[in-house]
Amino acid sequence: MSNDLASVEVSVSPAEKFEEYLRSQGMQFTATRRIVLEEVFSDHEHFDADQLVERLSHRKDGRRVGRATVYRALNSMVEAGLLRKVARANDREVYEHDYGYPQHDHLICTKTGEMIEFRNDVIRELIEKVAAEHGFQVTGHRLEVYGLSKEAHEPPKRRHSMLDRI
Amino acid sequence: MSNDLASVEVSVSPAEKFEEYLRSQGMQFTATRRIVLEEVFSDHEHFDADQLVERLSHRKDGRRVGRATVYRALNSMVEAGLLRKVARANDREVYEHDYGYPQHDHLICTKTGEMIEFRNDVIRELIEKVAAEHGFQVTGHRLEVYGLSKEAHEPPKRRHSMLDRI
DNA sequence: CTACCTGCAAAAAGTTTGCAGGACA
DNA sequence: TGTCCTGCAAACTTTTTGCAGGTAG
Repeated sequence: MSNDLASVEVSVSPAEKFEEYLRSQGMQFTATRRIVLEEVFSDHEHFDADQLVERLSHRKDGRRVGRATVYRALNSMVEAGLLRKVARANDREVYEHDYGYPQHDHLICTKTGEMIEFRNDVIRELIEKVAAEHGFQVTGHRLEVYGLSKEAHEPPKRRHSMLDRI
Repeated sequence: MSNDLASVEVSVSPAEKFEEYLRSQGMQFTATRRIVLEEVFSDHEHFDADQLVERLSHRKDGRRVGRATVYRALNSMVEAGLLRKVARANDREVYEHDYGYPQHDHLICTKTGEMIEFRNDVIRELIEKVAAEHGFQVTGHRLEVYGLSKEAHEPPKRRHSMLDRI
């Protein structure tokens, strides 16, 4: 009774949820951690640790955060249920929002690196069903579909290409 | 007409397929590479680079292979279509046979690390369908279902022996 | 004042690469 | 003989950790 339409219980903001988690761990919701949180939730794009470090390292204002701190904050946010590691690209873990955002999977273009989100409840149900058949208790999953996005395999226009339509 | 029951065209042995690939790349099917290949195909278990290096590094007979060579061979075997990277465990890439072996996915126990293989064609078809809806051309996928295996979440019962009869 | 944080630099861990000597054709 | 291979060690990459000084309560 809680597996479908995960876009629920968003009555609490990411900041509140993070604070709650940190408190529960005897940690503090410091100004620095708030900066990282805000940067992370400033948009819905996928990102990796390095990109975030980049965005938070050299800034004029006092909002710069060191590499180690960013990594530590990311790990905390994953544990807090705010983020989830969604895939791996260029040998880096890719993160995305996992709070107040419906679960979904990805089509990953092996040529452009583009990641297309999709959601399919039947696949989700089948995963549960298969797991159940094995007495396996599911806590999550990661489905990465590799291939070529429309832009990547559909020749930029004319140029006829070998592959055109089926 | 070639997506189902991938247990086909196994008319060529892994060795032959590897040799063919290497030749096509201007590379040689050396004795060392054969040793790696044989070790890899000596059983159907999942393995990571380190385990293979371990098995091939200190041996009495002349069949020892260095770490760098093992890594290079693994990469070649993946490119040759003999192996595929199947998941990631303990920060290591996990490999499995991808030749003459049907495609499948995995239930991964987050407590014991156990990996249970399963195969579900409906999920497979749905992935194709979803991809098609996005104009995405699938070349492969990776589905890792995380959770607790039967052994991990079902208390060991009394002390009867884990495994007794089914 | 004590406990927790932060940034830096160093350390880990997995994988790749440069190189000198060896093997294959 | 010339090219490809191999093993070693060094290099690289991403992520983690030790530590000294700083901050929150």
